[in-house]
Amino acid sequence: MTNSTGRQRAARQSDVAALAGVSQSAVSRVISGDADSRIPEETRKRILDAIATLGYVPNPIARNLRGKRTQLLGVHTFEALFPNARESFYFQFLLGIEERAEETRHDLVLFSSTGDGGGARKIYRDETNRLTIADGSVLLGMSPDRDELARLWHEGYPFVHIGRREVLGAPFPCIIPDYRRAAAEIVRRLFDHGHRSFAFVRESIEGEPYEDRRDGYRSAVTELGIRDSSPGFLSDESGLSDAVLDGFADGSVTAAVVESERIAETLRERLTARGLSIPGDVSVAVLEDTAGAGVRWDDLRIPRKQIGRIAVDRLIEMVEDPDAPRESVLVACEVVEGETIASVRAAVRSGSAAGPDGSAR
Amino acid sequence: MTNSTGRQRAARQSDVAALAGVSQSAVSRVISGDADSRIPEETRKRILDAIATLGYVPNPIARNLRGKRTQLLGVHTFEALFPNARESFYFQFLLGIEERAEETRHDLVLFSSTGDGGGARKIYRDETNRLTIADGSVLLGMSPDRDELARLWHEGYPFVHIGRREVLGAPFPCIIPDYRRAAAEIVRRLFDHGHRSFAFVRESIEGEPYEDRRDGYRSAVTELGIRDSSPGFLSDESGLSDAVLDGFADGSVTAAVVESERIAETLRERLTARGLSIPGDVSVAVLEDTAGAGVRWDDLRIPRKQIGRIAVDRLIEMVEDPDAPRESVLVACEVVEGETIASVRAAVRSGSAAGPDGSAR
DNA sequence: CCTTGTTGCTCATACGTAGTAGCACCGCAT
DNA sequence: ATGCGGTGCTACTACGTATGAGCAACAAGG
Repeated sequence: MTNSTGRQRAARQSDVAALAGVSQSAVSRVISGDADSRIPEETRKRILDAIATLGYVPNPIARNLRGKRTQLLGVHTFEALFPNARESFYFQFLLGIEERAEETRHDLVLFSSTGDGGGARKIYRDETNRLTIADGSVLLGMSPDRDELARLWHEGYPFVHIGRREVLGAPFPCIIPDYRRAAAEIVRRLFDHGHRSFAFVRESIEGEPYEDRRDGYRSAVTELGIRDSSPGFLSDESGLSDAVLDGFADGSVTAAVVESERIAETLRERLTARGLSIPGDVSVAVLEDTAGAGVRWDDLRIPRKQIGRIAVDRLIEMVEDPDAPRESVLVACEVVEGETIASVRAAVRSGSAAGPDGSAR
Repeated sequence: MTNSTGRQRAARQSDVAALAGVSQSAVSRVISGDADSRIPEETRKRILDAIATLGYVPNPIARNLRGKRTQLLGVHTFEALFPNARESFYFQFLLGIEERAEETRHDLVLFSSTGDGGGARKIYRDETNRLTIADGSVLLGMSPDRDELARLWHEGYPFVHIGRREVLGAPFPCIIPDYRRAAAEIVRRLFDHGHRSFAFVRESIEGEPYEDRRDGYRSAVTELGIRDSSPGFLSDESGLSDAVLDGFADGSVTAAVVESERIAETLRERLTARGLSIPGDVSVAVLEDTAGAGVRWDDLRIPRKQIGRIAVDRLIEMVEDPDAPRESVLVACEVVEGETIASVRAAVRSGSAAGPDGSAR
């Protein structure tokens, strides 16, 4: 009964049954509140008493084995939470996921066992897929191995992916920050400030989220008839070439749309080195949510918490109805005003460059 | 085979067995690598082939039911992660826990299902203890209901508690930041700066962590023969009475040891209102790790990540050996130098108060 | 008295795995 | 021929639960 000598067997339904003088099935029926199993109030009471005196607690594992749901939702991050540079990157998603999980009476499983101790995590390890513990899972982060995703989908396991990720033949649903629209909106904002000649400064990384940003930028630029002078746009380099900087210096390019805070910082340094200022000479917008420690960039906000919540909701739908449609969800990113976009006229006024106004060639 | 119409039954050992032309037991033996079960290489190979073609993955749930460990470690926070004022409070612990879990090949279960949607979480809900899913659990946070802890311990469930928590008749192990020693060390530091008359400003909250701080302070003060002039020390008020402030103003008290950053900030405002400065007139040390946004307080660092790691290690020990000793662990807190402690002489020199030097009555 | 229906349960089985016990067979020594 | 030990498996059961099928008892209706 006590803890004195380690752990003793927990009470099970058959123990309860014995004490109450009924069969195990009767106990099960009372517990799972089976409506159409006529157990009279008196017996029912006896069973509940027995449960109380034995301190019986149902075993969720056994329950699940019998085909019921575990009420566990998995969270698989392809990298460990901890070594991530921006501490809050995963955490913000996790908060939303946790919040919604609590509301829907689910517990979360953080899959960490498949890590190599250093960071990278796999779904399949030793031919074992631990995700099956959970009724379904939210996948998160940069998955290096798309075959794993394909396989998981192929097995019919319910999962959603945070962030767009396309895998041929595995049309799993993704919860996607709408970078396309946000990028377009930012271009529009710059346009409204009079800018007509842009440079796009890209990261060296590839991947769907970046494609979306680039797509959004490209189509907005085209639609507005804007002159884009990105030399590195289609190349693999990080794009901060001298040619681009020359464009800023001679005033032929007045606005920069950059993919990351990191690059934005680099850009700022290089501009400063040439005696140019932001937004005095060049307006800059960043296509990710910046940490905001130094410069207050004009940027966008990825609604991580909300995305986490949506992911849980979509996942639960999939778990409950395996035949439900599995469409991806786009989530709007708010474009946030900072201090790095100014109108072209102001730029010309306060600028030290000798260039013509924004519409010049 | 495909995902086209929802989920189909996953392959199990009996399927593999049928395909390989052996019995289910044989498959189990090959999988669990049972050494003393003579399965010749040829059969073994056939089974492995069948596993590969069927894409069989072992079911951890069933495995557990059979008495094996789940390799799941629970994390139970008595409040939700998210609404906590200091976002990183739980998160830092979680990082350590995750780190160590990954290294020891465990997955984590975040118990959120027992919440009321608003924050407070219970261990037992509807007479069900979900913790049993995990092999053992790390408990974390302010547990309002000690009976739950007693019951959990009574059932023999393996768990550790982060932070000291004493429950009569349930001597479970705790991982404890050594506030006693840190508090004593801070008193010593002030002593070394020439301070001889102290005030202790306490929080209105009760609980073991605060008792430890008060104990440490009290014993250090006694041991060093220091004059303590805390009027509110034993009272329930937050202790920032006018009497204390008078003591600072007339120079009869030169140092304050306060329990929280919140109170430290209040103290600073009140001192400023009386024309006193920190550390010019009063030296202040804080007995928790401050956020560091404004003032750089002399304070202490709670090694949260390390505590998380230790918790996991202790827990695993308990899981593996139910009869192992269950002692608590003290973890040293580093005392960190800030900008709010100065030596008494300097205080007198730059101070505007008319009081005598620190040893005066 | 026989049918029909209802109440209050119990029986048996399945879920997927691990492990204990043991069976059939073979080779070899006695 | 008989015993013995080893090889290569299989049979069976337990883990704790949920559930379809069904059975005994009784009541009501004919």
